[in-house]
Amino acid sequence: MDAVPQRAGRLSRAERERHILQEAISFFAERGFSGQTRELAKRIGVTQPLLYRYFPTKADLIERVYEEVYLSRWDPGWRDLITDRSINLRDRLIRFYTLYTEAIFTRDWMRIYMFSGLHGQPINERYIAHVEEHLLGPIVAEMRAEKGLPGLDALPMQPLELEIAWNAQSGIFYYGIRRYVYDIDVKTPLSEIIETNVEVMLEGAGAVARRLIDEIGVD
Amino acid sequence: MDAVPQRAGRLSRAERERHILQEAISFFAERGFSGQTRELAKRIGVTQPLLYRYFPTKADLIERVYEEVYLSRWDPGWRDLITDRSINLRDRLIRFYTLYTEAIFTRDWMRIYMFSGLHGQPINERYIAHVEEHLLGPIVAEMRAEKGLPGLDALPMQPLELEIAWNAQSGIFYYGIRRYVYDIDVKTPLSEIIETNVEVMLEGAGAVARRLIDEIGVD
DNA sequence: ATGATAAGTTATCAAATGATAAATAAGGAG
DNA sequence: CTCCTTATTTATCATTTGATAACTTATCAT
Repeated sequence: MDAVPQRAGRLSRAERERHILQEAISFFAERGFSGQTRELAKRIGVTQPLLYRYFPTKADLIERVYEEVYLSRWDPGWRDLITDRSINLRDRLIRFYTLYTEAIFTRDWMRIYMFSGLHGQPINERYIAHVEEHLLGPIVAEMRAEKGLPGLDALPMQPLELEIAWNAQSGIFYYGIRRYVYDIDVKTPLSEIIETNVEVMLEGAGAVARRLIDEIGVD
Repeated sequence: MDAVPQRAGRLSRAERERHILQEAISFFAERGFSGQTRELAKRIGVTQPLLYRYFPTKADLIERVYEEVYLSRWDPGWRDLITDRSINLRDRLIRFYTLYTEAIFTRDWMRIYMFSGLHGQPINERYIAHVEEHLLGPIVAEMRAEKGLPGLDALPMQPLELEIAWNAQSGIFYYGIRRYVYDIDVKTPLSEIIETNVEVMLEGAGAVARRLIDEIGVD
């Protein structure tokens, strides 16, 4: 009647490593990084010391979890999409945010992001800097181009411009937190949130454009 | 030369309890709830077993931290302000969010909120329900009144209406996360964020009003 | 088959950690 | 000053937990 302790099937080194990493992501996403290696091992269906045959320390495993979550889901194509002027800006941004949220709006990703942020992990800061550089920067540049304003090389990004981009990013992101981290039954579909935020951003861009033209003069 | 172990001054029971609780809030806000009692005690300048003379278990201490953070900072006056029709709605909402953020935009509050949310603490869910009931609900009711629509008792709150209120709440809240949890040097002052979000909310209210009138007919 | 290679397990350690009991000492009442 | 109360400390326990070493077993090449 008792559960007979099963021996884990034998996998190749690469397969087992991938398996452990995959489970570790959802495990730490759930329990936080203070989750215990024994519980993780049990969940994988493997003994706890086996983890140490693949990752020297728990900290190393966590490091790999970060890499997997942050790096492997980043698509360099996002930037190309943002700057693709054959599509009008509104549609471009909506498409971008649709793809972006498809990549990061999972319980695992969102929770790991929050945990790592709270723990002051440098990787989190780096991620935010990356977002500013490769996503928000280009978005600001495109909003400038839309209004016939000088490029970022000619006139550095103004705080308010970045803020407008951050505002849309935030609106969309917090929707993800409510839905995927807090499990709130949000009624509005994501598409509507994205559309609203993009539209507000573009309106904001208009206001900023007027202000910039007043301040610096553009012909 | 070595640091001589100091004996903690002797305080009254009430004073010491308050002191411990206060330090526990900022300690757990920083380290998360897996922070260790020994480190907390050291920070307070007291021995670790003393904590157990005031709080039976670590879990009890954490429970008290929640209460202190969530309950003691809630001001019932917020609701009165929201429903005070002697002030126009825009100003009322701006004033409310100014007061609200003055209460919760601290590193301690924001981080405890995030940690407790990630740990699936029921108190977090209760807090969100409380916000919906006592803040967002009234806000929706006021937006209705503004447009001459029936009250919430006559026509139940529509998902989209709640969503519009949530959207402003989110925009403001995520600003707090960036600033107080992630320590990002956000350039825009809070007042501007509040104004923007309130204005977008009121615009959204207009759109919802038109839709409601079409659907149900109001005279 | 057989032996080598490597995946996986069992047994165990040492430090960390929540919690308890007994001892100490500070302050106040008489 | 003395005694009593109680805030605080010292010493210690039992688990938990990350990590290691030695042992076992599955797979594959010859």
